Amino acid sequence: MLNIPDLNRLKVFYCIYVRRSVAGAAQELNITQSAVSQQLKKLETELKTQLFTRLHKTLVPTSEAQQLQAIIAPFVHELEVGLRAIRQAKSIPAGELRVGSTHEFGKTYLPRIFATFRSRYPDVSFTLQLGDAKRLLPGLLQGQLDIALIDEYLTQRMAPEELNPFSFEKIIDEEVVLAGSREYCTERLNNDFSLENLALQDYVSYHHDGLALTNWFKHHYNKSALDLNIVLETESLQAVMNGIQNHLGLSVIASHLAYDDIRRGAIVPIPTGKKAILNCISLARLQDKVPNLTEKTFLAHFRREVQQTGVFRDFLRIVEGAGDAQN
Amino acid sequence: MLNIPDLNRLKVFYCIYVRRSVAGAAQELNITQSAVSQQLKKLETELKTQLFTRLHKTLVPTSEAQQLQAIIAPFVHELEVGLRAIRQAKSIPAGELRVGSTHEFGKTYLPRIFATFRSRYPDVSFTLQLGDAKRLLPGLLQGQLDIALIDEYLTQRMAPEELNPFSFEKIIDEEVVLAGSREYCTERLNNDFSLENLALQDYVSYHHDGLALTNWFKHHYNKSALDLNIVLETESLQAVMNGIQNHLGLSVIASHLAYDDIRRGAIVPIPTGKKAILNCISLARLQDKVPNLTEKTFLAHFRREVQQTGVFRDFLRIVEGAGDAQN
DNA sequence: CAGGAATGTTTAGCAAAACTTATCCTTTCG
DNA sequence: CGAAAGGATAAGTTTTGCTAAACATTCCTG
Repeated sequence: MLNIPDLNRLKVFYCIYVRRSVAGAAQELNITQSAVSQQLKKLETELKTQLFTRLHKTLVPTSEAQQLQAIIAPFVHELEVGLRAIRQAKSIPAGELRVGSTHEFGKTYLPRIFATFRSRYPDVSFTLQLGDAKRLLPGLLQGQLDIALIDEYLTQRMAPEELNPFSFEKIIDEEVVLAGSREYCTERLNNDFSLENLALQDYVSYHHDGLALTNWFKHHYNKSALDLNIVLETESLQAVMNGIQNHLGLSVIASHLAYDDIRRGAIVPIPTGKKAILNCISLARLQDKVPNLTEKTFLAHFRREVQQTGVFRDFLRIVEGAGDAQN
Repeated sequence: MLNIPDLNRLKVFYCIYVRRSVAGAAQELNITQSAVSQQLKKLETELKTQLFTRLHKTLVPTSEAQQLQAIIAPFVHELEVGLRAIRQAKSIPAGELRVGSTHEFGKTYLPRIFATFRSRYPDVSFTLQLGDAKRLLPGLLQGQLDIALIDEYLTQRMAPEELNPFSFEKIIDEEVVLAGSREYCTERLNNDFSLENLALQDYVSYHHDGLALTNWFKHHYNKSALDLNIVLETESLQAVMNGIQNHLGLSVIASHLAYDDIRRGAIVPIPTGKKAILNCISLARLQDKVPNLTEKTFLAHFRREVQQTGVFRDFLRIVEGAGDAQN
C-alpha cells in the first residue's frame, strides 16, 4: 500500500528548496508566505524530519532535504517536459503511435507509410507490433496499442461478445491465391489445374495463420481433408517467396505481395474459375476510444496512402484477367 | 514558473493506472470510488486529455496515460525507497554525512575514522570536501556540509558577524613546527638554530594556507619580512614531506603528520626555546542545526577516535622534549 | 432469464484542508 | 534607531476533497 506523503507539499518543498526561501516559493506558487510556511511545517511533522535549518534570513537544507530534493527535482523536470509534449500534441501531431499489424502487411507496407507520415510530422514516433488478431486485439484492450490491422477472417471464428468492444473498418481486400513460378506451372503442372493434379504437387506452407492452404482448397474445391505434400513449412514470407521463385512448389500467398512477379508472369496464380478468396484487412480500434490529434491525422494519412498504393487498386484486375483467360 | 497539475491527482492516476480500476485505486487509497472517479475526471479536464478509454469493466489507458505513467511510476518508486531510507535513519544511523575538512587533517585521519564508523554502521556513506575555512563555512551555510573541520586561526581573521551563525568546538591542538631531516640539520645547519643561520637556509613552502612560514617566524622571532629562499612551493603535502626527507630544505608542518619520523629522529623540529605554535582544529557546525541520529552518532564516534589517536595525545611531549633538550 | 454483484459516474452536502489576513518575532541595513 | 525583510503563528474564511446515495451498465449465477 502506497505510503507517501501529500505530494503537493512536496511541490511546495521543491520550490522552497530551489529558492532557499519561503517568501520566494510563495511568490512562485502564487500563494501567501504564510501558506508556504504552514505547508513546510506540516511536511516536516509528517516526515518527523527537519528539512531546513532556520538561519535568520535564509533556510539551510539538511541532509534529508537534499535527499528528498534529489528525488523530486528530476521528477518535476520530467513532468514539465512530458506535459509540454502532451499539450504540444494537441496542435501538431506528436508522440508515440502504437500500431499492431499482421506480419506481412506490417512488414511490407507500414514502414513506408510511417516514413511518409513522419516526413510531414517528424515529432511522431511509432511502435509496430506484429501478430495475428489473437495477439493484437488484447493489445488494444490493455492499452498497449492504439490501432491494429488484422485479417478479418480470423475474427469470424471469435465469439461475438469478444469482438464487442472493438470497431472494425475495412481497409483493403487482399486476394489470396495459390501460386507457383511459371516454370513450375508449365513443367510440373503441365498447365493442368485440376484438383487431381494439384493434389499431387509440392507445397510451401506459410505458417502464420496456419490455415491458408486448407482454406484455399476448401473455398475452390470444397475439399477439406487433402493430404498435401508440404516440402517447406516456414514462418518467413521471404522463405515462401524464395521457395516459389525457385520452383520448390506452390504456395498460398496474398497476390499483392508478389505484384511485380505476377504482372511479369514470373509467378502464376492458379486459376480455378471461381473468384479468388478475398481476405479483408481491417483496421481495429477500441469502439469508445476518442482518437487524439495524432491518431486522427495518421488514420487520414493511412487511408489516403492505402488508396493510392497501386498494388491494392490493381490486383483485382490482374487475377480477374487470369481468371478470364481461363474461362 | 512551475506549471504542473495537482500532484495528488497524479498519485490517484498512478493508482488507477496500476490497478486498471477505479475501485482498486479507491481501495488502495482508502477512499471511496466516487472520490477517485472525481479526481480522475478533474485531472482529465485539467490536462484536456482523455487518459483512459472507459470500457465497461476495465479502463484502457491511452497513449497519453502511458506517457504520464512512464514519468510518475519511477518517481513513486524512488520516493518510497528514499522515504524508507529517511525513516530508517531514525533508528539506525544511515544516509550520507557531508564532512568538510582542512586538507591535511581530512586526507590523513578522516578516512580511517570513516572506516571504523562504517564498520559499525555500514549504511552510512560520507562525502569529504577539502578546503580551508573560507571554502567550508559557506558550505555549511548553503547546506552542502553537515560538519566542517577547520583551522581555528583562520577564523580569527574573519569578521565576528560572519561567524555568528556557527558553533565551534575545539577538537585538537596541532603543533606547528619548522622541521628538517636530521641529515639536513646536522650538515647544513650544523645544529645552529639561530635566526641568522635559519635565514640562510632553503625552504619548502606548503601552500594551502599560504602563511605558515611567515607565521612561524613571526611567532618565534617576531620577524615578519624575512626573504627566505623557497626552493619548492607546492600544494602537495606528500611533496613537502618528500622534500624534507630528502634534505631539500626546511618546512613548516604539523608535527603529528610526521609523528613517526620525529620519534625516530629522522626528522627534527627546530627548537627555539619558545613553545610551539598551536593550531587549533575546530569542529564547526551551524549553530541552530539539530543533528540527526547519524550526525550525533558520528560526532560521538569522532571525538572518541580523536582522543584515542596517539599522535594527538603525544605530540606535546615530543616537542617539549625537543625544546627541553635545547634549554 | 431474472436478480444480485461488481464497476464506474453523477449529484448534493458536509467536513477537512488549504489559504488569507493580521500580528509578532528576529535580523539586517541605512 | 527605525524601517525593511524574512519567517512563524493564530484566527477566520474559502476551497475542495470526500462521502453518501442514486443511477447506469455489464457480468455472473442459480
